[in-house]
Amino acid sequence: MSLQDVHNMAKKTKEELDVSAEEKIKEAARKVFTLKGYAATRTRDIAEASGINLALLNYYFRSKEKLFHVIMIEKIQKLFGVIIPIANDTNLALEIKIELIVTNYIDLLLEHPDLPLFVFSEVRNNTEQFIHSTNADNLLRNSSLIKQIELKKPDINPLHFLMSLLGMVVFPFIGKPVFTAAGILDEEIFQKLMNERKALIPKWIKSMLELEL
Amino acid sequence: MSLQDVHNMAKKTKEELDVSAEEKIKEAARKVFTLKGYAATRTRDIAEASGINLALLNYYFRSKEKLFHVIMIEKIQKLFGVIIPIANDTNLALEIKIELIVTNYIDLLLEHPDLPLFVFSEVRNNTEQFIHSTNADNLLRNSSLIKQIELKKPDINPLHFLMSLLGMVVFPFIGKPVFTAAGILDEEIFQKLMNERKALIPKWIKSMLELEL
DNA sequence: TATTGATTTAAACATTTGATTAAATCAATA
DNA sequence: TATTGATTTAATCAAATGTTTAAATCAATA
Repeated sequence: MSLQDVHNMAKKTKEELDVSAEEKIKEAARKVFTLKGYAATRTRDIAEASGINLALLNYYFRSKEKLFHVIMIEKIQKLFGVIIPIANDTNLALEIKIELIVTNYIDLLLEHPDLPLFVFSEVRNNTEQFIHSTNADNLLRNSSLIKQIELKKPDINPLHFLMSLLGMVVFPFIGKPVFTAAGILDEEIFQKLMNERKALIPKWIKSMLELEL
Repeated sequence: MSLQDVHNMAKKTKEELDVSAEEKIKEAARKVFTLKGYAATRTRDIAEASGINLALLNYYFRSKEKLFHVIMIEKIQKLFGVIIPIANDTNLALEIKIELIVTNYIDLLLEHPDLPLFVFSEVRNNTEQFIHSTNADNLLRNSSLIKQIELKKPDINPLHFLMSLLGMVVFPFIGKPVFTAAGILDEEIFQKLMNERKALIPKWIKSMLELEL
């Protein structure tokens, strides 16, 4: 039985109506970790941002690393959660899947613009720790989506299309800080572009799948 | 006159044949910063990796932050240096430019696979510091490349095509650690795919530019 | 050889930071 | 009201880390 369980058992007190202390800490941790990355985040930052003191943070989560791990797993699942259920749905036509994935992904990322850059760079810095924590391996490799693409274009590795789709959807969010800093983009244009891309990318991907090379 | 200048003036001694101490430090800094990011890098790591002692590192570069800044400017210029000269060449046809950018970029990134993730995430963590240090603003916005795209497809914002091209080229390198950790990719497949993409992406982009929506 | 500047060695400094502790306080409840 | 568990307060610890210092050593040169 974990410390959290102990607390949850007794959590019938004042904060049952509003958010529990544990959740306040997690919410602050999501914010600060995502903003600054693991190494640059101080537990004191999180405590301050959550409005809860440092002692309790360590009491609930034992260590900065354990708290980070909890948040990371959430974030990884959020990042893959959009694509996997759709990719594995055997009742949807390829064209519909592409549209769904693109639209849902862009909507998710418009709400959480720094999700991809956070996950990609933190996983890179600690690869071993998160191996297979995505559950994306077989769920993607043997997905119905991959099979549908293979059927349509047997001569090209289907990963090409997956990477292109994800690249066109996700890359703008990753490059945004740089492009913004470089003066190429501003927030207003960015929003407009990403909404346009919900319609453009599926058309582009479909045409790539039709293309005879 | 900076400290570096003082040293360079007197640098007619033993290390004129092999690499100077300053360069050894920078080389180690490139490696360690790129691998672990700014916050997770300790100056002691860099000193150790360079085979040169900590005191001299601070003597040459004054501080971790100043050393980092030197490296970052290099990296940013490397990342944009491939695309800007080609984009601004007024003697090249659009089709040729697309092929050149894709091929050169993939070759660069095969040599420096973690360049994009490093630059994007560090710029994000310290946006203010690197604003306009790319010199990419007008060089990209008013580039001949952008004008050529506008001419070909006046109804769509040319940034769409730039983002798609960069996304298809760069994203695989950013996602690689995650896909590898998830078991979707391995190094061998990755290399093969990226070499195939040198031919595929230009064809795809051209077909996107032809497409009537 | 004597000098000069580059580099090393070893130590120390101040600060930051993750983590812990013990006592006090607060809120709910039996 | 007395009890119980959640939370705060305030202080402290130990380790890590950026930076500095002074003296010693080394390599080239005049």
